[in-house]
Amino acid sequence: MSTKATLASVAALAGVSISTVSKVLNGREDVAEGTRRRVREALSQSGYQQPGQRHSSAASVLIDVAVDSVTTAYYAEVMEGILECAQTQGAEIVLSKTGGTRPSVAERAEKMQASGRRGLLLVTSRWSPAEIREVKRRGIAVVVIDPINPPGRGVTSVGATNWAGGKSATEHLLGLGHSRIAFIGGPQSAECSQDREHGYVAALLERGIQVAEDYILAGGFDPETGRRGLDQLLALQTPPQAIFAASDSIALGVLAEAQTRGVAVPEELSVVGFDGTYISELTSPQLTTVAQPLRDMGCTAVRALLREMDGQRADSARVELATQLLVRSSTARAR
Amino acid sequence: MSTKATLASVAALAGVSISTVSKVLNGREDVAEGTRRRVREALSQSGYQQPGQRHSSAASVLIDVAVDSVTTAYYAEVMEGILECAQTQGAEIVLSKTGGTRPSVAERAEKMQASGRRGLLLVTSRWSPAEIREVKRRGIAVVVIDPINPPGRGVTSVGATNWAGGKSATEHLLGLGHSRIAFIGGPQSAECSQDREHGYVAALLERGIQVAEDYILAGGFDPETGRRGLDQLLALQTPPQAIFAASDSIALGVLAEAQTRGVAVPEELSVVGFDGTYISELTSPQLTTVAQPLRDMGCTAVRALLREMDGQRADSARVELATQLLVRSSTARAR
DNA sequence: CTGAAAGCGCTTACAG
DNA sequence: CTGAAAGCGCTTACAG
Repeated sequence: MSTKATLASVAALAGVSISTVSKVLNGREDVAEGTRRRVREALSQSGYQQPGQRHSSAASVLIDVAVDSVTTAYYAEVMEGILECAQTQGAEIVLSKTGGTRPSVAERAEKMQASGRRGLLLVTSRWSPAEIREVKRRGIAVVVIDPINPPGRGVTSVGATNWAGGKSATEHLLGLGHSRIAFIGGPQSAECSQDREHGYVAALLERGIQVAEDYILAGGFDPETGRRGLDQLLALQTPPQAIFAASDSIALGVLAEAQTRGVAVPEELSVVGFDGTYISELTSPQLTTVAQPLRDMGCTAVRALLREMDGQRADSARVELATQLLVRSSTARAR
Repeated sequence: MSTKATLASVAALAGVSISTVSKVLNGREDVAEGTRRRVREALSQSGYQQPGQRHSSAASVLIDVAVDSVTTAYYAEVMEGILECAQTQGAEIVLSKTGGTRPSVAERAEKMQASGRRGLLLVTSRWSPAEIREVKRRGIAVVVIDPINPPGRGVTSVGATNWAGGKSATEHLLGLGHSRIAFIGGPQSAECSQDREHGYVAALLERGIQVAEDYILAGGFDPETGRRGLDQLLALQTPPQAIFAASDSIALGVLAEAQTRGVAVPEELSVVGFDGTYISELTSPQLTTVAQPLRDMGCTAVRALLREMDGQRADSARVELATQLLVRSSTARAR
């Protein structure tokens, strides 16, 4: 843009009067739908900035981040990446928690618009594709980290190589001589959990090992799921020698329950987690786990979002960062 | 104010022309010092809002929150309280991490001013009283949660009854028949850790128990401090029967080290933590701990800050919320 | 549903 | 250093 967009220039571009553009900006009702659309287009094409919202040079870009929780290691580490990267890029973070009585999508979008915020980062949010589309329609850029549901067409998402991670965890256990390996997953609807499970199944099949239905459990990404999972597995006629848990939290529950029941880890039971959060280092024994590059994921998402806010098309709709198996003390050779 | 302040009303109040007021607002040089002062006064007296910064009704107040870390349970739970309460009050949170290469106080204050943000919540920050004063001088309201250093005159702070908490933890151990009780503290400079230690000493003295110098250790609020602390204590000629750790994180390290060394908790060693974060429920055995009302602290701080931003004087410079002893499985009767 | 016109709040080049 | 005046960008009551 050679010159700054004004109501007048936008009006000319849209072929309407200044008044009409003003009405659209102020959300007046008395504008025909088609006209409104043309004006909206002209506004974004010309890069029009609401007067109250032009940033004085010292102010920084604000990015909204919506997380499901702040009290879990997973979110905390992603958040750390987001904060670090945002600072480098001169952006600041407006944090909010989804879930519970979260405000409606419309309300949130309105607040963002009113403050001139134009970027939203969802961390494993349960927002539906329809809701995300609604936000995008208002000119807000959206990037999703580790989506629980596929976020819908045209929405950039950042995640990890869940399938490969699940496969490598299982191969590690196979390599230690275990053949009776169980899987305790997160929510059945969560795509990332499904991917880890598929990786697990793939590794077993490659070795020609039959997949046992009752070795595959699901629940949530929490310790309780791990506790109950181990109970259930130990009650089987032939309990597993090893467990691959779809998150560190689940693995934590498995370890706790094992200790309660006097099952020695790793001597009698090998356990692998997923995530590589700091929690996996605090357990005893320390947890063998598939580390996700959580900080990098946060950082990558921030960069992608800033690019989109800049009007550039995303490089790619889906970015997957590599996971890495960290072998520690919760896994051992089969006896 | 019956009616909204405009340049015209401010000019009338200051007895100058509209042009002059405009110049002052825009930082022009060509205004006499005395005039400038009169105008400034009229501006603040009339509560004039720069056009770019008046919040349209849909936009919410933004509160800056600076935390030392996001990856510890303590901060996460305080944060949860902050977010919840802010949402109720119609405020939103701009999150940033202090520590590392944090931007200078001046830079931060400038950014806040440029975006019209006028409230800052510090969570256990290491900001010096001088730095806090500098921010306040720019018209930004400040509230500190659990200050590491006393935050200086006139700065509201929110904390917990650390002394009483330390005392009750120690009394619990005394009540179980232990007399050889050690204390593993956080940073020696941290006031909250000192207070907990003083509560511990007070409980011992009340029972006429001599305080042993080598039973009192310090370090940081982290597991490593707990690990090393237990090592050190077990190396003593008469090791303690019980340990009061100044945080759950420290206690976690004690538990881990005890397991490594084959010391049974609580049979051979009782352990009490401090904080009551979710981590204290995930250990095995579950941790007896002094719970701080972390969510409430966050919430109280938000309310106090919003009051100050509203121009009301704070109710009190220091708010202390009650701690509560949670007896779980890491403590047992002396044998 | 649309836009011409009046008007508000602010900025600025310029005369004094 | 000050302010009258021109002018810009926006909003809005109202005529069509």
